Amino acid sequence: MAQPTDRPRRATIFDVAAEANVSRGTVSRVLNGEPYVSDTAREAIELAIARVGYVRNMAARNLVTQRTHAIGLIVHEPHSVFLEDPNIGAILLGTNERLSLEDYQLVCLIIGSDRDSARVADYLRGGFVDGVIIISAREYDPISLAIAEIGLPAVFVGHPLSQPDIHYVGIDNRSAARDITARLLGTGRQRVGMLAAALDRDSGAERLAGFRDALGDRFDPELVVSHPLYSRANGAEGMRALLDRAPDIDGVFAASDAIAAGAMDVLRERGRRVPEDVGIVGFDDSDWALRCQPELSTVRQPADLLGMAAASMVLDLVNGKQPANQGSLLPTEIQWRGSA
Amino acid sequence: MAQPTDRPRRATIFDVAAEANVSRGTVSRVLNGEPYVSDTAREAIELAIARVGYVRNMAARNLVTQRTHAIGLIVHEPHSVFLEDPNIGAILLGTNERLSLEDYQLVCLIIGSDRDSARVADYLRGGFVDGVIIISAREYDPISLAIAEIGLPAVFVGHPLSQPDIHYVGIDNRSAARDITARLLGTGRQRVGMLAAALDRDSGAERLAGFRDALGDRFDPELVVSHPLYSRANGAEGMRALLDRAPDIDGVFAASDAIAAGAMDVLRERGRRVPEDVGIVGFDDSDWALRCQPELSTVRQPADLLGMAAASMVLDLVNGKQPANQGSLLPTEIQWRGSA
DNA sequence: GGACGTTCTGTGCACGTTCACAGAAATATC
DNA sequence: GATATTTCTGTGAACGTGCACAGAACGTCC
Repeated sequence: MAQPTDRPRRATIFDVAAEANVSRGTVSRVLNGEPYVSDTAREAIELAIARVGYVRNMAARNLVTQRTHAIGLIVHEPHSVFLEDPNIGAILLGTNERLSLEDYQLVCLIIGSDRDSARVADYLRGGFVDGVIIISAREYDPISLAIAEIGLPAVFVGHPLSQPDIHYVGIDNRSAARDITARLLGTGRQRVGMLAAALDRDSGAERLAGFRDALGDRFDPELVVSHPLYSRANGAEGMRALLDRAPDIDGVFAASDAIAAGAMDVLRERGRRVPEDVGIVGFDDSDWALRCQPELSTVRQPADLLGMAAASMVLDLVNGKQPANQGSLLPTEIQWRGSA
Repeated sequence: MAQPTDRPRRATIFDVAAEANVSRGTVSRVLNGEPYVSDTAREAIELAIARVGYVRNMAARNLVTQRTHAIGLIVHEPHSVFLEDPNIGAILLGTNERLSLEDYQLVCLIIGSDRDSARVADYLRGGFVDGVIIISAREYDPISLAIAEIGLPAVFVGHPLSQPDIHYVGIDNRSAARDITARLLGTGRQRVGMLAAALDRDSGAERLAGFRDALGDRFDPELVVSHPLYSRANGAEGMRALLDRAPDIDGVFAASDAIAAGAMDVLRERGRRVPEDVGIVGFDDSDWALRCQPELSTVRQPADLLGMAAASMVLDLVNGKQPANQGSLLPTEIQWRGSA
């Protein structure tokens, strides 16, 4: 029955000072590892701290230092993101690991509704965190606007379109898409289409651009189908459309592994063999890729490194250091498997 | 270049009071929606707030109220959990949704290492949250011990064994196991076995008990194989053992979907058709279920509802209300698909 | 022995709120 | 019109810390 009310009063810095027969100031100094405190005093204080079971009251500390040693990580649109995107977990872990090195606490905030958005904005305004990292936000999102207005140090993972002055980390979707498409073409495919998605987002638009780069003159807009979401169902639907438009299609670049999985379902259903009749490549290297039959060739994002890079950048900003550059794009890696 | 240092001094409650020609106290009252403030004063204050762009300083508020209106959600062992368990995302969203209704902020904390564990414990001690929800912790975890020591209101999702005095939410593994076994029997199976797992955990033991309940007199201990872990490999091994002991087996209840997947591998290998020769059902409704061929009949956990229930419970605790009961078990739902 | 630097310690103030209390103003009651 | 009651407002005192400053203790050097 640990109700808030019957918890005993917590020991304060005063209690420690009294126990150790010194003043608050001296206690504060050993707490913060400052010089100029005698060995005898330090020992007495450390003993006293242990004896009275003292822990710092962070609210009080934050009030005066204006720092919390916490970084917020905002996960936007979690319904589509959390349950489908396998990279997000890895980004989270990477961020956590990097912040951990500097003893910063990662606090993850979820925005699923407008109400959440407003509340999170209040939370950020409230000074609970020193900086934020934002995953999968868009530029016109209320939360992005709020962050700008608050003036909180912020780093976007996968930067939104048309905001050149924000800090970000991401991958070079365009050249990754170009590279894997080129490799697919290298297997001798003649009619190659794309199952695009989320063209209103940076990632989606760039992947399409990269596909186009690789095809050059051979690019045929008829062979591009697009959906708003990176889902298996959309992949299936898109693949049906592609087959209807171009029965002779022999190569597909899917904008995500989930889409590729849906496409492969349809190909099997229609009796096309992979990779003999149709070669297919995906994007993300999620666990879909290994569970497909045959295993999917795809682009691996260094999601954990992305998280770490974002963390490093936000730490720089928080400490007043301007990061080396505005944004950083991390290299991707092609995982070539049996599907093409 | 929004560096911390050049941000202008934030407006305080004093500024608002001066602007509106009233006192701090009155401003505080309208801020907190308290009665006994005149309409004229209220209007003047609201205007002033907007004019000076005032937002409350939460650190200061927390210092005096000893409340933060935030609830921590601790995700433990994220490497295994985040990337594999699809239920966790749903629990998170459910929790967030419920807390949102009461204007509580959910902050998610990740523990991936001992260092994280200690830092999170400090964070909790620091009073940044009013209560915690813990996912997938065990009773001897350092963080569980720390929480107990701090005396913070806490709710476990999926409660650990042998701690009768903690609050928890979970599912009724026993009756869910009974129900799905009964349904499997309903398809006319004569010789039904179980691939059990993790009998040292609450969930594992209860699933076996439910299986036994459903079989009644027909229960044959020879037809139960058990392993310590819910893994695909264990499922395969167990299925081999079952087939050796009882070649005429025609039904299997697997304690998890991963186990069922392993079992189906072996059945295919041995030339038994599913569901014609052997019917099989699983537990969890993870994404294994939909990727099996045929799709797996399984027990769906109401993960979002679990999150909501945990949130409700922790809110009760935080507000000093003793929840109706120590724990609550939520009903599950059978997803009936092609495997039985 | 006095002046001086170094190391150490104690004290007042500020951070921005909420809360309890006292008192003023307005309204109701006799 | 005096008194009781309700509604409204202002003020002082916390909450627990960090920081700047003043000063004490101690040793060093002329």
